[in-house]
Amino acid sequence: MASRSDTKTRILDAAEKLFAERGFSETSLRLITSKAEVNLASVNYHFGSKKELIRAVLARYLDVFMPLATDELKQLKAEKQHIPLEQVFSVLVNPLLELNKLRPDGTTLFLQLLGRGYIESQGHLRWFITTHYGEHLSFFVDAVSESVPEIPKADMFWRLHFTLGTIVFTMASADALMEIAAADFNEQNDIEAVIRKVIPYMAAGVNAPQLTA
Amino acid sequence: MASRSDTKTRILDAAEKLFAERGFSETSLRLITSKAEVNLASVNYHFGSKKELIRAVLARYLDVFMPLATDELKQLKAEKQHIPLEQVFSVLVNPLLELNKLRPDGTTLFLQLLGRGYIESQGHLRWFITTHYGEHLSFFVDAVSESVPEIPKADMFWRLHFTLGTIVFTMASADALMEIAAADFNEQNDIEAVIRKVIPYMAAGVNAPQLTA
DNA sequence: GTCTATACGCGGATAGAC
DNA sequence: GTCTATCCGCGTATAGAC
Repeated sequence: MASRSDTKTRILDAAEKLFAERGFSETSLRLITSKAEVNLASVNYHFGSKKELIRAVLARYLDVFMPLATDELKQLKAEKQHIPLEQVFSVLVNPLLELNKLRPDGTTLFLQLLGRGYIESQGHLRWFITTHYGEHLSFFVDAVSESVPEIPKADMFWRLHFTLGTIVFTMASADALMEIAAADFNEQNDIEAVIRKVIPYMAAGVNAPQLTA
Repeated sequence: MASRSDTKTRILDAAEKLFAERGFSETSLRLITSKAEVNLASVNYHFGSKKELIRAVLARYLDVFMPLATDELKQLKAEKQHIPLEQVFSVLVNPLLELNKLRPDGTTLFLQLLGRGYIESQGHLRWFITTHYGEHLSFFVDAVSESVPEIPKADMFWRLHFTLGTIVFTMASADALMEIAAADFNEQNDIEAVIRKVIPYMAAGVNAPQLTA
């Protein structure tokens, strides 16, 4: 365990790169272990299954991101009584960009992995995130509710899930969308630019006028 | 080809039901063919591959839905010069509900299949839909642009893709969301209710105020 | 033309030796 | 902890029966 980093980390590093490039189902454990130069069976020894490996890859980011986001939000709450909705969403930008210090291109990697993971793995990732980071999520959801208190709880439930869909899908296809925008509109975007485009959309959606039908 | 419906239709019917229930990757051809009581190899004979079977399942709905939606939109355009954005989205409701006449629970099945398909199959379904139904899509996109002409084309590109994410993710998880809403808020929703909830969200998002950063 | 039996290669997972 | 050998289910391809 000296000259080369330990097996577990080697697997995580190789898996994260391949998952982000090719997606989860298109990335076999045989490919991961050959790139990481470890034995195939070591994945099952260290992680138990491919699904748990996926969760572990995401957890390395979530463990950094979630506390950062909560701290930033707490600080803002201490400063002002009422936070405009769009600003609640904007709180997430700095913690996301901090992930670039964790690993090169960390922000993009994390958001792609999160988007693809949420989308490809019907259920198990949703469960993992809500059980392991539930307090952070509740804190954020509460802040959103407080910023637009006139929206009923049930409506807020739906609109926050619409928002989840927006962000997850956008991040999963961010690469393709940036390519199209470059080709068709001569726009050069990075992941931060995309985040800043989607925030006003989500804020307007959550705060949409009520139906009276 | 007399006493029981033909093999091709038996496969499509069984596949559509299983795909909607369990998703595409979780549904094996062996399961489909055993439920349909046909031979495994007949899928390859009639459809060529699993991907093409998925496309064929969706095509049965799209071939009905797309012309209906275009007709409805053309009729509305003939009636009034300027159509409010939310009304452009609402045009899709009746064509969607018409699918219930095609098959029992057709609307729900179609939207679940579309959502899951767009999400699970990175690319091939997107390509299939844009090449086979491109004119219908362009007609709809143009109507959206005309209803909010002040939004630049590039911004509209991003916002329509955000909208795609919203609708696709919502429909793919509609069952789970309706269950949660029933348990937590004592709300009884069907798929039409969900559609009518998401339309104001999307309309507000597309029409969100511009950033001036 | 339509259907069937069968086989190939690849996927994730695991038992057991070291 | 690590490695080999092996298992079973998957999508796919094909030879040949009807």
